[in-house]
Amino acid sequence: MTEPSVREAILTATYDALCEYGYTDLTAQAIADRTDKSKSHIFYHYDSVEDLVVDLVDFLLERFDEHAERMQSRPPIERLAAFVDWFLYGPDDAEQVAFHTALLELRAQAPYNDRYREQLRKSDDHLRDTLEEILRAGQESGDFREHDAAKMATMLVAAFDGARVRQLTLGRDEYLTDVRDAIADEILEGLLAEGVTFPDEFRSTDAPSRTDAATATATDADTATDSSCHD
Amino acid sequence: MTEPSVREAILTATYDALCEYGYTDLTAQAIADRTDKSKSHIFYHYDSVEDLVVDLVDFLLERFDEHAERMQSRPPIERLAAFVDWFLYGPDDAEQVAFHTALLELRAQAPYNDRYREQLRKSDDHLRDTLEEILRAGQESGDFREHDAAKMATMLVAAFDGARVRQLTLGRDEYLTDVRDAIADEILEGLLAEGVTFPDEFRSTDAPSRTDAATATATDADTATDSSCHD
DNA sequence: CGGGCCTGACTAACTAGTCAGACAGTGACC
DNA sequence: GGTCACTGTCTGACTAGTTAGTCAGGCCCG
Repeated sequence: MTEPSVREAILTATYDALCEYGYTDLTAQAIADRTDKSKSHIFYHYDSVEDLVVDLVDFLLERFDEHAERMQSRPPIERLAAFVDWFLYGPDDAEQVAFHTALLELRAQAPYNDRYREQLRKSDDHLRDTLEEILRAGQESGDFREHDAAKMATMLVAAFDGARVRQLTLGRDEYLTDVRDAIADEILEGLLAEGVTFPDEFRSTDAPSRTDAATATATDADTATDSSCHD
Repeated sequence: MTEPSVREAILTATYDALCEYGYTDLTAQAIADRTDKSKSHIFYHYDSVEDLVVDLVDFLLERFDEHAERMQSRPPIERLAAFVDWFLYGPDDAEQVAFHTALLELRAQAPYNDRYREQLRKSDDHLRDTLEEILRAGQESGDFREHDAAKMATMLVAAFDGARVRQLTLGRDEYLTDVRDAIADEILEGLLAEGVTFPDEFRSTDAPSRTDAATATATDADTATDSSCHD
């Protein structure tokens, strides 16, 4: 893997094929077809499709890092809102949906595959730590009341993740807004210090068509996420 | 499918094979091997493996129904505790873990498979509705303070589901107890009416080895769940 | 003897990974 | 400048392994 552009070409093709066919139906041929090279070319650079997928996760993680750093200077409330928006992206974002659908298949293989599990842990720790850090920053700035940031982060990530998994597997888009609202009412409301409020556009009921609010709040949040492969 | 015992034999074998190999590596041969009949026998009774899996979900759902009805007479607090225990079963229960690992693979296919999705919706609605009903019962009995039971049920199920998915895919058993505790502290605590408390053994920190508390509280909860196939 | 239940042997499709060799660039030597 | 050898990149054709589903026929029971 001398040329980084070769790696990028293959990984981009892998990402695209993954979005189109899903993980289960991902074939070396399908990846090659989205490249101007042959199937053998892939096996020249990677020993196996598994290797390729493992490297893809790293590749996507690098992008997420870049993004996370860019957000770090914003105020905690805004960061929290952006985090929620990013995590509970709307069902309109077809690419995100397709990618996370495939990602769920990959996650479902993790119990059987040490290397996948390791990669997902890396990516997951990152996410959870980012949220915890936002919560801590909010406590320091006085925007959030005192609470156990570690516990809260764990529970919120679980709830977000659960909502996403349920939306994908059950095909019920309501889950996203329902969970978002329930979390806003039952948890985040109690999290804010006296006199502090979320930006108006946060709650989904205030912005019935998720599209508007999402593009407003999450545009630059989305561009550098773990799932955007195209610049 | 005249004989119900034939159906049961095949479905039990399917369940066992699913636990052992996972959904992805589930083969008609593996199912047949756990039967005293041949592979062809399966295709005599079912048109495809997909049909078989769809029927398995129905089969497991029937069992869950029986169980849910048996619990209905208990007090709401106890039912809620049992529900949480059942949902966040400990990592010691190897069969549960194996089954839910395979189930996750199945869920991951649901976005691509209408029939699986439909089955999972049935099973999921059941679960969410059961929880909502517990919450409503608790409000009526005065054990829980007033709240939006529908929203709360949606969010709790998402959080539970998220915790379970994360435990399975990341192999981090801490997630279960962490989320359980976080939910106990941050949500359920605020849910209880004045002077009402959970049974002592509820919190995982009070019962460090989950096994004891789990077998105590959840024994009969577990026997008839969607995942126990052996009587 | 007829029909439902069941089987072994088979096929058809699919795909990860291999391999022998083509090809292009590069440097070195005449 | 020409040519030869070498090396790294890339390819088409192939293999080997897997498995869902089929089918002709065997067996047993009424």
